[in-house]
Amino acid sequence: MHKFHFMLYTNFVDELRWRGMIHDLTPGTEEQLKKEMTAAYVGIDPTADSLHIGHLVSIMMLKHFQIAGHKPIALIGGATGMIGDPSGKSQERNLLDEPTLRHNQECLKAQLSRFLDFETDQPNKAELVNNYDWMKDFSFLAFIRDIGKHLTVNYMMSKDSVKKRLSAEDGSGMSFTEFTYQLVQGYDFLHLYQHKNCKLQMGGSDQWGNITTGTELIRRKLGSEENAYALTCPLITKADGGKFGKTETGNVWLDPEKTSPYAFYQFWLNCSDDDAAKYIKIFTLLSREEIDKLIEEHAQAPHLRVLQKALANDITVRVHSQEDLALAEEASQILFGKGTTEALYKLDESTLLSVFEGVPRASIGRLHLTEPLDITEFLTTYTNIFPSKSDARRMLKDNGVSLNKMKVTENTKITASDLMKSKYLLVQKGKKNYYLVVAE
RNA sequence: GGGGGAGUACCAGAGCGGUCAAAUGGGGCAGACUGUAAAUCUGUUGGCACAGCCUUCGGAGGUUCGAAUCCUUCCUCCCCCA
Repeated sequence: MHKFHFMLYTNFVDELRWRGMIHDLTPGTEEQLKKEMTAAYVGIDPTADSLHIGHLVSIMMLKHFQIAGHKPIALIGGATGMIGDPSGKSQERNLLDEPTLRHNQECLKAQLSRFLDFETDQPNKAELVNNYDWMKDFSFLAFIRDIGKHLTVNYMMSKDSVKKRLSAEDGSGMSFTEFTYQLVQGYDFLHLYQHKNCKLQMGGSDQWGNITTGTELIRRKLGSEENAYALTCPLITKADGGKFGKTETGNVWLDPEKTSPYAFYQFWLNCSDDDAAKYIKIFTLLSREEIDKLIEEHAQAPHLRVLQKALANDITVRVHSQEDLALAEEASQILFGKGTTEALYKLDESTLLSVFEGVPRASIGRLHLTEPLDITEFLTTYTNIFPSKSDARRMLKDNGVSLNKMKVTENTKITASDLMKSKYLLVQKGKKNYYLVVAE
């Protein structure tokens, strides 16, 4: 169902470079990739049964890697995920039981298949591995003897992630477990190097220290003529300094059950101009020429937001489907377009339902509408659209609530005649938050 | 082991007997302007039966007409000396 092309880029690294996806790489990486088909891996924490868009950069790196004719490996960190990476802030990790781990692994693989080709009979077929498989039976004694022996504590302490924790103001310190993390991850690299001839590890820039522990371990254990490489991409940021990939409601997931295709589409559509120009290079496969052209078009008529649309379309189709995109676009058109109350009333029921598929639902007993119902009560007690009445009143006063695309005030009463198709009510909280209330 | 300091709303951080639902900044949300950008300006940011009332200033007690502010005790953190 997907078509993959295996034309070798003249240079994988150059491709990533113009896309702004390279933060750092070890010397010799480019030469290695030019020399022969190479295998590379990135690690993914199996903490949930879905990827979120924070994972997307690494996945796109693997995607470009496979397109360039190399072999991508996605490593599920079943073992490392239990330890907790001290790079960046880390909370306690939960130990996943094996059934959950396997379940998550399967779900992740299904999502990864939309990007990577696991089925081809080409030699650069993508692979999925789980470090739990080789770590679970590795005894502590064997590990410290065979692996721990090759790196000095001095070396491990020189890593930024460790130094930062040791000198932390709050004095929280660092457990031995966390300290060991880099060694365990380093061993993954060694293992893949030996068993899969995997010579490169890629990841976010925060992984540099962990990755080079791996390359160092390979050299120390296997000999100085053995060479493994590291390549990292910059941390994805937003122009306003906020954290990428988060919305008010949390992570943006690839799983349509967790983040509807509509919400997913909206996330990308809402990127600022600066971000859209950056993201389109990272998250789509559009060529340099196509992107340059879009950027120029966008500059000509910024209000049309061709960049955001191209970005949102491309990713929504890849992650979901052409049909999901069409519905998301239609819903967006109705909710944000010129169309107003009339357009809304004209929709037939099935269109209305499918269009608002991804819009949060609330329901209310039909009986409550036989008498005119106070708007504040309606927004809180009956539908939970607002967490408190004060909050609802506040926003009503601020002119921030609409019903079926019409502004309402604090004194508005709701009656059965406000229902579209005698059944639905479209509530708008602020500019971008919609709720479809169904009378039952 | 000895000595000192601190714990305040989402975060940072004032307040140190009443005028404190608690300054200020950041963040969040909303409004205006726009392009469902950015920047800017404005409003708002504990709850409710909302010109009033209730619950909040690490926990538990106490003093007082009245406590975030004073006392006792417990917990947690930080700093200095050994």
